[in-house]
Amino acid sequence: MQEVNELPLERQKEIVAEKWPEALTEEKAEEKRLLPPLPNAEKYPKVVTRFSPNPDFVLHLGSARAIILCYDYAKMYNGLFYLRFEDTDSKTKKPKLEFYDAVRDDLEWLGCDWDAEFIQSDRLQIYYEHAEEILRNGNAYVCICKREDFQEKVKASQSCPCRELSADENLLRWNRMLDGTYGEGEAVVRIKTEVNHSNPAVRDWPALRIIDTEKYPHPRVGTKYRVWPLYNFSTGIDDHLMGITHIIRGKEHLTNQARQEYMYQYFGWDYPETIHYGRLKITGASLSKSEIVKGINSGEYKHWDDPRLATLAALRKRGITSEAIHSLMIDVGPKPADVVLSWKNLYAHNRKIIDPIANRYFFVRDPIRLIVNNVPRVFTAQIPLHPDYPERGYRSFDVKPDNGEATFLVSKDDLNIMESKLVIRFMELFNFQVKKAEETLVQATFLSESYEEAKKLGAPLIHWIPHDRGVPCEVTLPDASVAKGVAEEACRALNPDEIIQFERFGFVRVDEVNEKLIVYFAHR
RNA sequence: GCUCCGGUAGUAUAGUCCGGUUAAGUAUUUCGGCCUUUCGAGCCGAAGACCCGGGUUCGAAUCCCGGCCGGAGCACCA
Repeated sequence: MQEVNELPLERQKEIVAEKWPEALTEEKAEEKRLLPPLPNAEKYPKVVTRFSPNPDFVLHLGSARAIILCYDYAKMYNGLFYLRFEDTDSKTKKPKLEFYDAVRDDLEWLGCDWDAEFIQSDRLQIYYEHAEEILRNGNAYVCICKREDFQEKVKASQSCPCRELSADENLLRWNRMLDGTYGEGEAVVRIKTEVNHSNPAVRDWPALRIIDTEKYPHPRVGTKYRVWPLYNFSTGIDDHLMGITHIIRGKEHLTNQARQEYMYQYFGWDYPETIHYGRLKITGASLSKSEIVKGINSGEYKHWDDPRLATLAALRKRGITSEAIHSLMIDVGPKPADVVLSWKNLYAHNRKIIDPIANRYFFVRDPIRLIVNNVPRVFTAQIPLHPDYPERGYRSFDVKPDNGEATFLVSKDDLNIMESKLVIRFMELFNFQVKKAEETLVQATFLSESYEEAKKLGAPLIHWIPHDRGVPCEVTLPDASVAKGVAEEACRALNPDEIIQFERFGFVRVDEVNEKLIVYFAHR
């Protein structure tokens, strides 16, 4: 070994090439990106993951990361994926009935079907039983200290008087929590840890507290319970009871693992495997629930599907497919480093998916009239719905000149082309020569029909529609502004949710088809 | 302030655990070219990165130490 290592690298390579040539043959299996293997997956008979949202708002791109990671890993190992609503705070993060279904809808849209569903507000008895057990065993206590007093003690690595209470006294206090002797904020169950744990945030963490449910009724169970578990208690118990083998969540939960491990030790349980992925951001859009809600309340955003937001509802409305989100998330993976996504990345994934399916149509934004004279005859243009799939059929346009004069609508965006280029071709129609280009009207003369000639002349190709046909169309852009114009007649046959491409404009999702066509812009 | 976690091209990611077949691979972006009756798609090509400084080693993106930068937690929220 020593001997070999002292040889120059070149010589080492030569020797390997002589003796074991197969070691040098490159294998190039160019496959799709896969998730890295799950830690210790083989340790468990069946991998079980869970997505556990608080139903207090709709899901967004950040939630999609948790969902897709959990779902895909479960599928990858032939395991189970659960949905668990964590609705244990009817006061500061109050769940709303409408969001339970909204979350389910989002999950279905993402194509992540869950094998079982749990709702924590149905499981209070379970938490109570475990609370009693842990109190009985002396591993927790009911603390009635003032919050500030407790925090001071903890900061100084000191224990509070309640910590020294006997199990019986704690059980007595526990019953007073349940029966209403203690009011909201007057008592809390704490799990014992080292009072001098290196991370002060871990020390004697709170497990259950009282909520005045007369004042803050729970949307599902109303005033039935007044003692409610905190995150680490309910989640910790559920993860074990439900047999979750792999917890995949954001790294903001890292210290929660340290906290929960105390409880697991007291109950004699093994803590599941964990993956804590980093923060996910996307440029220019907040993924913070509270900020989004604030924006909606202030009227900055009309609704949680405002195109400026990265909620799943907003992305869906814009024609971003769940497949695109899926492959983006696989691309990003589960690593702990923070990521700042760019919209262009999302668009690239989406474009790959929708380009083959989106049929093509003409949309003239900010239309201006263009009159061509000397048009020799009637023209009928047949333009394929998709250039790569002519078998899908055609849209046809009839151009009937009146006294040699035909009138079209073209986009104001193309005015600069008119001004600088004399010869222009209408796609799939004919070539003409611009005579006069003004803000409201362009005058032109028919030149020729052949595409070859347009090519030879280097004439730009622009899209068009006959002035007396078409459907008024509004395109909501990603910045929530609205582009107005006219879409070609064939668009009347479109259906909501179809994703199409307006040629030379971009991909859009059809939202409404009435007297007006309402669409949302996805990306170019 | 205390406690953690992280830093590979514009963006995302592979390689990092077990240092050497990789003078860092892939996707996207940008730019060129080809093709094309869309400024789309496709094809070809180019540009572009191991945070910094020490150390260990024949050899470090990979191991160790320090620094810098970024992020998270420090709620009777989840």
